[in-house]
Amino acid sequence: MELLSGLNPQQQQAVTAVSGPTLVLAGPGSGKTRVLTHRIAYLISHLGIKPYNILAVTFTNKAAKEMGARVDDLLSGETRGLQLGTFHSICARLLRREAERLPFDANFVIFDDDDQVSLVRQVIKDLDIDDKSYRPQAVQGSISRAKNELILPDDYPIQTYRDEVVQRVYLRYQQALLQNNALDFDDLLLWVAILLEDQPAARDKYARQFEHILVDEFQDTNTVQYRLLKHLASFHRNLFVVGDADQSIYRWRGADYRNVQRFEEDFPDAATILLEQNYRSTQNILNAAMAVIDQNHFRVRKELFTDRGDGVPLSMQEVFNAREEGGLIVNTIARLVGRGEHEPGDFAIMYRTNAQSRSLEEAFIHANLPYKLVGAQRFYGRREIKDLLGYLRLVYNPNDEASLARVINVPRRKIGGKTMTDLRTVAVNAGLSMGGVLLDLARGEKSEFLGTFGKGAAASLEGFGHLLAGWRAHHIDSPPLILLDQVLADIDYQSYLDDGSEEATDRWDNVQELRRLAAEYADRPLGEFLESIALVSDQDTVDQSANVPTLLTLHAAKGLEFPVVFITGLEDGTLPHSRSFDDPEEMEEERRLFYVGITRAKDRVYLSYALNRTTFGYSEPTEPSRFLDDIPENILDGHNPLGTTRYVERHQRQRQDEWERPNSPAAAVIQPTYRAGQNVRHAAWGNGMVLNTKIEDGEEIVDVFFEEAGLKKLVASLARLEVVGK
DNA sequence: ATAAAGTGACTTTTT
DNA sequence: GTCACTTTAT
Repeated sequence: MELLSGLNPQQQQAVTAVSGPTLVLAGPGSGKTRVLTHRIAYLISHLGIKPYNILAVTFTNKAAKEMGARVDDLLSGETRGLQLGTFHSICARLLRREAERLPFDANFVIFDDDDQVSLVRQVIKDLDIDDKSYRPQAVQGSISRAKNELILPDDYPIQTYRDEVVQRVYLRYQQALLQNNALDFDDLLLWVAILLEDQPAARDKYARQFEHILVDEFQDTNTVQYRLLKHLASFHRNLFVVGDADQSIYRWRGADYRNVQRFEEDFPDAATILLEQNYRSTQNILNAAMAVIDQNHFRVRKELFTDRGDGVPLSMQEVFNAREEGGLIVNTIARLVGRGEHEPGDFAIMYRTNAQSRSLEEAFIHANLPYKLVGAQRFYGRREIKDLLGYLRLVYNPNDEASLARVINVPRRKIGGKTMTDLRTVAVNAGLSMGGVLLDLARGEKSEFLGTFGKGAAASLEGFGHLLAGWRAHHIDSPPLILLDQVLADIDYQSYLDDGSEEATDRWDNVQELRRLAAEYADRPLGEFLESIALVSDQDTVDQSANVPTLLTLHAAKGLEFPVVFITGLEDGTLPHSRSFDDPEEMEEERRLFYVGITRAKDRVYLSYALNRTTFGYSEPTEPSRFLDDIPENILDGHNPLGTTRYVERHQRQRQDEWERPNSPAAAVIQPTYRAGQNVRHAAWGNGMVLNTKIEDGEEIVDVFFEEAGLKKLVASLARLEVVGK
């Protein structure tokens, strides 16, 4: 059978597993995505299951998209109707379809993190609770945790006075969400679970529809997701889950790898298939990874093996601080690329906390090397993007008060705190949302609300109401880009942004990027555009097409692979993070995080720790990560952190420029290939003239003055300069 | 109503 | 050392 060729016996067994519950325990790099895609193709082509009756769930849109493309490939496009997506997107779609059975409208908006915290803050204020003792962020966290555990406000367990306060906020918060016709991330799952639990007709409908359910990254499901799956699989019982408890890294988000055990208990007849053969890494990398993860208790030991050979040992390097760490990594990349051993796109630089990305970025910028940073909130968190999305959301759903509050006075419209308080009061008294009042004010003289405000305020509010009413009247069904452009024009956003600074240009560039995204939704409704933006994950921004190094958190690295991986900041307090020190469970999760990082690598792993790390703006001495002790010395090159004279070294050692085995042969001496006065051409910067060239750290550094871009310092081996004319 | 200046939390990870 | 929110001065 063609579908099965190229699969090992265990993979074949998983692909063709007969109906009934199946648990696939898949080690890193063991081809689980292959198993999932081939199984879907197998179900459709060999068992005649209709795509519409198959549900496949992933955790990121990117994974869903890739899976869809691969199944499409296998079946030459016969996949129409296949239900494939993330938990959140599938639930959002289902809720819009079933809105009639639920206490909100089909055009609900999805509140992001900021919106959620703002709303909690508002509720805390309304309830006259002290926001110093009850910080909105912390309370929101408690509410979110409850929701992930399927605990509703009435069932919120009360042991302390704080619990009682949280319960009150939770109750009011849920009411406020409904008034805004909004759901938060957790609600998307929660409401589906409630629907399936409380309404047998709905449960029956979906349970019958989904003859086969496949779940990726099962170890990262939380209580709600697990319950949901059980309901959806309650009729056919064909639940096929793939996961690896060792790669569970979302405990803090409510994920519980014990769902794997729960699955075995709930489905005692489940078939279990083990995938251990690794097709990604060298044996040295796998051995290091196993040495690290074997220190965790209460786990099923797996023996990872490959036929790729041992490969090279892992490298470890001590550096003075983050700056040196960045420089070292950049130099190492330049060297490996210069030697022709790797391409720029082969490299990934991973870190525990987002804050670490800055010094690494600076190293790349300093060396004039391009790089790619993974992280959606980098873009969607920008003020200008949030502003504009706020406008679109408000047009889509005028009851969304988070968006309204964000945009009503941006740009300045003389609507300040006082006017907002009044507007709120008027809205509450009239039983309307603030947006509803504004839309009524747009009727001008006919509006009964006009007289309730002072003259100035009334004019300002009426003006904004007109804008909003106009957008809704003319563009609610227009392609998102048309609406966006109309908004941009009506509020003259460009001149609002333009304060002459360099940052302003940046911001306007971001607006253009948003326009480009909107353009992709030309033939889809506004709601879909907004929803897809609300549900993008950081991982979705991973772009393999640009041939440049990738910077990303260890969390974002899950599911990816790179030929060369740098794992930075291996210090106690950073990895493992200090927050995990007093909780053994969290410490084990830190270890899994390190394990995930190591197993992303195909060929090489570089580990580094800094003797000093700046947090809060203060540089403090650190200790090497305890995890480093677990990697056997015979597969680890470089400085051994145990029992060394590092305190002396801290003061005496020379700056380290290069990441090399201490005893490796010196790099070949290279000669300059350019000379001053030459005319050259660069792919991005156009024509220029070489001013100077020199050898530094075994790399040729060329100073070029470009006609358009001015003076640039370039690493010759990476810049690919073309000599032109004479 | 707004701009300027001050305060305090924040850094773990993100659908 | 940064962001977001609050207070103060205009």
